[in-house]
Amino acid sequence: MAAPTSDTGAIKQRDADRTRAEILRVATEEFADKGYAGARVDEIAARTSTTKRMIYYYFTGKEQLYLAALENAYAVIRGLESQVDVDALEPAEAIRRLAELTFDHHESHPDFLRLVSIENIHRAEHLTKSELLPGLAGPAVEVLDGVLRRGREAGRFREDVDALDVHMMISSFCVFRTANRYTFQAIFERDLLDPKRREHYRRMLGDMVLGFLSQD
Amino acid sequence: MAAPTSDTGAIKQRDADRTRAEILRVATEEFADKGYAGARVDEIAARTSTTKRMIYYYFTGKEQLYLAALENAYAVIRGLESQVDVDALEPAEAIRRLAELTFDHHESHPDFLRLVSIENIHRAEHLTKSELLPGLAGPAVEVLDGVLRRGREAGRFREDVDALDVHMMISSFCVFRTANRYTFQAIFERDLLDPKRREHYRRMLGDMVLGFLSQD
DNA sequence: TAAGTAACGAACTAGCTAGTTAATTGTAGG
DNA sequence: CCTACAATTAACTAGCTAGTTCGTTACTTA
Repeated sequence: MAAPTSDTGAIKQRDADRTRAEILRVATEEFADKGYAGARVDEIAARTSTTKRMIYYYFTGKEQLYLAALENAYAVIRGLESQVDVDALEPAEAIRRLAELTFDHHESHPDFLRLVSIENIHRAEHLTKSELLPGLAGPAVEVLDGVLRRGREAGRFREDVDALDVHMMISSFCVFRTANRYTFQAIFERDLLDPKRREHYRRMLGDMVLGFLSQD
Repeated sequence: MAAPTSDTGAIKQRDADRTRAEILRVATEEFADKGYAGARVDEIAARTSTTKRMIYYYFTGKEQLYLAALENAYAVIRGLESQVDVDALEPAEAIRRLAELTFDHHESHPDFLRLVSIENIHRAEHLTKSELLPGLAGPAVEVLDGVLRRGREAGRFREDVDALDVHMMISSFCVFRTANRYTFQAIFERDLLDPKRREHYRRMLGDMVLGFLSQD
């Protein structure tokens, strides 16, 4: 059952999981870097300790490999998101916490964001085929929904928006900051990811969402 | 001087400007649709009433053609933006007007947004080479800057943000809504561009920016 | 220990793709 | 009219790229 992962030293061991994982890791980088059409299967193979044949052995084709990389990236993010507990916080603080969590995630996972951008260029045609898509909406929205309800019941949040609206608002800010950083910097000569400005934008995001929610 | 644009009917006339413009139009669609690497010079040529050789005749190469399309798209948007006059409005109303203008522009120019996304995937390497880049920051920021100053002087806007911050905030929302529409819809089953929700989001954007600015 | 199977590697191929060559035609100025 | 040049066309090519073929090597199990 258990794969013989432990290596005996210099001798090349066989390890399916390891090979598969390595291909996936390199593929994620390559696709995130060059886009689907720009990525080269040969290049992915070259940056791997294995060969191109293995890519087809484990993933059957470029498109399936791309989808696997995309799904894997979503799985990683989702894994992080599911470890949230904001029930102890009062609504406003909970919202700020959730926003900052998104802020941090996006900043520390640029490859994920790049893959999402790329997938949007393709009008989500691959993601739509994914089998893990249904579970993707995930906890983020449910948690947010609970907090919003509490806030509304306490008479502190406006009534005319739902969890998806707020999620969209938070994502917008975080996604733009990292995904559109390059053209923004080229045009306005400001690096949105400059560490010196990080706290400024993090607070700005929270203020923005709460300023909006507590209106009316 | 004047090109013989008027056509005599069925006979094929020569017209450099027209040919160039047609290539650029089709190229913009193709690049926006498939990305830089995914776009095919042969395909662009095929969808034109001219031939591939003409693409090289007028644009010298795929990369220069892409840059021309990108620059042209920016020029169009900038042309629209420069026709703004919000000096007559009070600060809050002016901000809302500017936000709605961006909202409308982005919604009605999806190709532009797609090109921007694509250019960000490429880390703005082409845009950086562009000669019209310096003039691109343009009026949008200056106008915004004036409004913010007026608002601050009237004691109605917070002091700790500048025009670029607010511009970023507005762009975030508008860009996300159109550029990330596909993955958002795939995951959450909500079409951010559904006409039924248009007014909701348009008002939401204004409320968000003003709610933020009038805090503190 | 023999046989079967999973994991691996190198070389190959058919089709595509950006870019080119070279010849042709319309048009303006003399 | 006719000459020079701008605009246009069709066919070609060198190099690339996803996907394959076929054979080899380690590991498992009966």
